[in-house]
Amino acid sequence: MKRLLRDFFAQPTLNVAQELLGKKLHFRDKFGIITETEAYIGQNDPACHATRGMTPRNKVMFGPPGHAYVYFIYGMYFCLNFVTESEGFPAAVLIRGVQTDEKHLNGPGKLCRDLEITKDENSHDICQSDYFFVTETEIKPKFETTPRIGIKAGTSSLWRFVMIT
DNA sequence: ACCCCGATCGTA
DNA sequence: ACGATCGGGGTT
Repeated sequence: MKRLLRDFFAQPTLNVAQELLGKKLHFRDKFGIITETEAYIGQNDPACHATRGMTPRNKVMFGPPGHAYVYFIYGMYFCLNFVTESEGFPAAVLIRGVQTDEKHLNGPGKLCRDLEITKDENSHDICQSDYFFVTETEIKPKFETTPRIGIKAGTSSLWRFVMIT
């Protein structure tokens, strides 16, 4: 199993978001195929947590690529992102869907709940970890793009990537 | 210290 | 389509 290295995540965020589709996410003893992603890109993106500059919560987005950005939302869910681009440029890809052997975890909160990913993993380096990483597969997915889900500061950019089965 | 709202989910 | 849910980030 070939793992995704730092240079994969150092690409432009839209490339990373697209290319993560069909890759295999591993967390401890669990794993699944990534089926849905969204891009959040820099300070000019009004929906990006970092649009108003660095805060204690979003500082991981400003750090080096290939780290997990996990945040708490709606008083009860976690969301998993992977930091992209180069250090100092705040951007990340939100993981919105994962297909496990048993079920399709469609939704960022659901997949974190099921895989038991919590804020403890925030800032974790997924390029230097023995229990949290992403690997290549043989899958060459077809996909479609849509506007991002659930954001108020609505851009019409097609920054959501969904694998077509 | 505190207020307010969210990159959601499940049910209708 | 909508209400439940509530911690904590961001600002005072």
